[in-house]
Amino acid sequence: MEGDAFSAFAITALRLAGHLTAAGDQLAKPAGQTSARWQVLAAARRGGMSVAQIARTLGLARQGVQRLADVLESEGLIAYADNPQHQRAKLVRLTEDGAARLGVIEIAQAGWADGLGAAFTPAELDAARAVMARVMEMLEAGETAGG
Amino acid sequence: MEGDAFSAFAITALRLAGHLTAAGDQLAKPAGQTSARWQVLAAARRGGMSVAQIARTLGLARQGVQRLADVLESEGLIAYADNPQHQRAKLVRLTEDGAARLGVIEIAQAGWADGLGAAFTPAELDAARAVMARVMEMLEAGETAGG
DNA sequence: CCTGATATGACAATATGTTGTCATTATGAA
DNA sequence: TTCATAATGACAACATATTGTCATATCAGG
Repeated sequence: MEGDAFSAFAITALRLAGHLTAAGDQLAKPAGQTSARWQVLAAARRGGMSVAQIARTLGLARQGVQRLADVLESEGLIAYADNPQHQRAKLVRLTEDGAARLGVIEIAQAGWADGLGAAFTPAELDAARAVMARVMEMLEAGETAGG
Repeated sequence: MEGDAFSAFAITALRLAGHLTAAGDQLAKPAGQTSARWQVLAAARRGGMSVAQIARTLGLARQGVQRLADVLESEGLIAYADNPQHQRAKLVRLTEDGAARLGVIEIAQAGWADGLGAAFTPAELDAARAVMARVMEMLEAGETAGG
């Protein structure tokens, strides 16, 4: 059964994601952040996006990102800027404080990724990533279609 | 930089997991369940495990599994059985109702996995899974150590 | 200018999962 | 047996994320 190999693949992927999220939380912790906030800060640095646009980019529900963004705004790490294109949909901008926090996280992340990546060949990682990406494409196609 | 390949791998893995969880929720939905409940039901079928042991098997916090198990017990899908080895740590057992629900889910899951798995060779899936498992082992080692 | 469809933010309810704390129960060493 | 330690379940607080609903704002077509 191909299904058995695929099921094992899926179970491993889910468990791996749990560990990766935990690792991301540890990387973001010294900056007083979490994986989820880190994602929003990184999106804010790109700039020119509203909360709803960021949510679509991250593949998350609009409301969840809105909550995170409101917290980050109250802490001064991001700011809402008027959007000449849309009165309600303010643009999310990274503040200087936010950029400093994000920098701390990304320095730690780079060292972490280098350390773990050294145990693999780029070909191994890329091949695995390609399989994951193909699965993801198939799942996305199924989601928009029949479910 | 190996780190770049690894970072791309990690980001893809996290996004894939989101899609897999969503797919699991869809598979479990006809049985009135979710991915998380399905996991606990499957563990209950193995039998002979307490809530804390199930939590360790799934890599989740004891308290979260306890909450799910209490809900499933109140719905009659699992039952707590006395544990001769431990007065407080009751053993989790799947009821007939629970087995029926789990069966519905697993029939759907088998078809789903066969359909998606058909697009890949077992060698591709196993190679990708092996890389994910190696990453997971390294992360687990790092968590228990200085992580 | 209207009108309907869509996008957006606000709010609420719920699900999942974590961390922390506490009392009780096992376990193992002295 | 006694005592320190670990394991367990109960409870609370919080973080993350989803779905649903609503009012308002924007946009595309007539």
